[in-house]
Amino acid sequence: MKIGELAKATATKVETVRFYEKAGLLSPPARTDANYRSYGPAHLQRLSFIRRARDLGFSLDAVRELLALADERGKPCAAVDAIASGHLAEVELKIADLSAMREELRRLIGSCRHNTVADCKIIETLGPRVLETTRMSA
Amino acid sequence: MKIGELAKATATKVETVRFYEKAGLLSPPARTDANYRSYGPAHLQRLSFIRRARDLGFSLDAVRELLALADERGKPCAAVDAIASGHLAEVELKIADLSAMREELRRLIGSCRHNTVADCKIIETLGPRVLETTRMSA
DNA sequence: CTTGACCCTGTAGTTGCTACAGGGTGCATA
DNA sequence: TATGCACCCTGTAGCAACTACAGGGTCAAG
Repeated sequence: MKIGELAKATATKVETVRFYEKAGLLSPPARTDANYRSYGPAHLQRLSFIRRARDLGFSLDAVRELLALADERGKPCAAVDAIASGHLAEVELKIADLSAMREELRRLIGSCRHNTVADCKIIETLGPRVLETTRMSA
Repeated sequence: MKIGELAKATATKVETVRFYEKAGLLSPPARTDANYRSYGPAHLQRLSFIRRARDLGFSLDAVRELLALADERGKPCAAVDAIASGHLAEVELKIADLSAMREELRRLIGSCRHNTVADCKIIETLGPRVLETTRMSA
């Protein structure tokens, strides 16, 4: 199959497929006489693996490792588990950070009395103690 | 104050301060004879505003708008509210996305029976239907 | 035989910094 | 006085993970 077909089959942009190849995630396929990339089912499988992992938020580095591990069929999968668990921890951390932001933003927005900027609690909270000594000098 | 002092006072790196200047967030300060940047309290105020907004996850574009609005003291703060609410919506969306990822990852990791890669549910789930026709050629 | 959809390479843009390289300045100390 | 060190300057390149051209080539249909 040609790159456009592969891309469509995996909901990926053509440029992204080429990018994955250059990044070493997808092996360079055979070429036609016209120098077109020619993919087989293995590539489709590989690319859909990559996309799923990406959808789950794994970094390209992590995907590279997962792909390498996936090829070592006989080995124990502890390393796979470690990568996934590490990623889960990162995701949980990010959720915690974002949740804190969310609460702070809600507080901020809730305090807005819809008057002028001069007494807007949002602006006030962002730029707290206004030192009266100076205005922004140019 | 010199750039290093300003940076320390706002827990910012010196390079980041210069970056904000180039990005139009922080107005270029006066210079000393030696061409060193010389900041006043207004800059300190401005930079701490920027840092707080960034900590809350506002994009640089949003910060630019907030800064512009903060200077229009007499105007209604509806626009401020709109930016903050829009950002809150984005944060909530991101949390939802990450929560979905988290659940999927937990499911994945929970299904791992700690055997070999060959029957690892994590790998299996990532690369689902293995088409037996081909192995990754090259 | 030309139009349009596809393919190719290579490079530059995005966001928000961070990290040099290759220089100058200012102050304390030996 | 020299000299070392911390700080400052500019400008550019790098990170992730793509995305979007520019400037070409190929192929099948009408």
